[in-house]
Amino acid sequence: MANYSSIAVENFIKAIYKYESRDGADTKSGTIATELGITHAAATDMARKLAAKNMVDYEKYKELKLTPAGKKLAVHVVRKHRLWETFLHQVFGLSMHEIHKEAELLEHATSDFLLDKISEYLGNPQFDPHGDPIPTKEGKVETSQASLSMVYAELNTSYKICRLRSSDEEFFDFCQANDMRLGTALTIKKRYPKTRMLEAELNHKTLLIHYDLAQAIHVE
Amino acid sequence: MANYSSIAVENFIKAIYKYESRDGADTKSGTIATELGITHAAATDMARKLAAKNMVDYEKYKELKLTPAGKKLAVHVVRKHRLWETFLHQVFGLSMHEIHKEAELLEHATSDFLLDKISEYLGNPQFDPHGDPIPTKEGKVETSQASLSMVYAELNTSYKICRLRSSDEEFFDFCQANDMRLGTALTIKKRYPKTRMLEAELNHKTLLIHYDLAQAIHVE
DNA sequence: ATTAAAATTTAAGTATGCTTAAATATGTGC
DNA sequence: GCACATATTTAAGCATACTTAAATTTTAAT
Ligand SMILES: [Mn+2]
Ligand SMILES: [Mn+2]
Ligand SMILES: [Mn+2]
Ligand SMILES: [Mn+2]
Repeated sequence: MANYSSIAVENFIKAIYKYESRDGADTKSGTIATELGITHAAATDMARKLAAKNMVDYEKYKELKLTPAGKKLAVHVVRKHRLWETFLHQVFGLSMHEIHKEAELLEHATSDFLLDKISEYLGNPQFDPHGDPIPTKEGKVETSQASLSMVYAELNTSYKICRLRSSDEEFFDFCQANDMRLGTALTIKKRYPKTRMLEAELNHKTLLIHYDLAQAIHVE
Repeated sequence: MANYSSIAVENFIKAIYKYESRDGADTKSGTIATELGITHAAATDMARKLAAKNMVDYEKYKELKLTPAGKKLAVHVVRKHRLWETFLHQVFGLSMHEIHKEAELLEHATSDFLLDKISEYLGNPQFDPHGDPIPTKEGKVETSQASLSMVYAELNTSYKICRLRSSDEEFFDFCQANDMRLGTALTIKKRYPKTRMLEAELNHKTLLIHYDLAQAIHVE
């Protein structure tokens, strides 16, 4: 009972981790509830249970914070998730929008033993197909990457795409149609804040991209 | 709610299927309980729930029987199980005793979409590494195989090993040490019923094999 | 500083999948 | 056919992970 975590717990901890390691960093129970598609009441409930298990620091009405034990679990599940995404993409040729959903299930059904085999088979990759770092077996996560969403990038500066953070089919349709991949060079030419659009130049073309979509495109 | 089955339900249905398709064919609730490592009370409980869902025919004190819907689910989960075993063995080189435990988890975390990819990748194999038939996508299972446990094989008749039905490490150690694989020829020379041993000749050697171990070795 | 809106927690209840203990039915030996 | 051992079911209860509805706190607007 001490060592095993349920699927619900793994997903909950992972959701906190996701929002903790973000610019906005909003880890209120409501955010987590929305992320997981459960009610606020259920999220509060789980937060208290995980606080009792020393996985989460919880004070009423405050943001949820992972304890070292919680963070360790989160990173471990993220490692499983990203290794599966890499595997599904490389070995079965699943497309970028398909891998996330499958990895979301497989991450909870993978022993540490099997995880090692997957990692070895892939040559211990450091990044998943989205460009996100794969935590090491020891739990280290590449944080040096000074990536930022292209929404916040400087004008008239040459960048390269380093992450495509989405699991939406339409998003990747758009990327493919415009030859936007990891490594593709681009420059932001102009911003239209009212309509929330950016004018970007890439592959000798000019594109108008809405902030909502640009959000998922990280550059460095 | 109609279409999704929990892990507990999938394992329960699969356990009934396993014992239904056996010589002894004992599918009393106690047998299933022991197979799954739960109490008899829990098994009875589940049997009644599944009867309400039309997956199992259940009459008090009688054997559990799968309905067509139950059998369909069982075969589908078995397909997932055996494809994963095949995949783990062929792609990651997991040994015979390791594949079962991993497949037992992965079978519940695999979409039909992913299952197709796995099957395709392997060239739609018909048998898993144990020699058990892999049900087709349409739910057909190769039943023609006139295999029987070597315990019941005739004396002085040449057979070939067609199944090695175990997930025990020692069992496969023994098999490997004596070059017993799928396809290996053997002849039963003598039976010692009191000590429950068989004398078998294979690979120009004579072996004394206990019934308990021989049970898992099927020949044809 | 009030007050209304929004977010969060509490309370009560449900479904699932288990447990232990007691009651009941089945089956075997004689 | 009876009695006892064995198997199965019933009953009561528990943990997990949710729900809806009501109460409470925070926050943001005026
Ligand atoms: Mn993902
Ligand atoms: Mn998940
Ligand atoms: Mn198996
Ligand atoms: Mn299983």
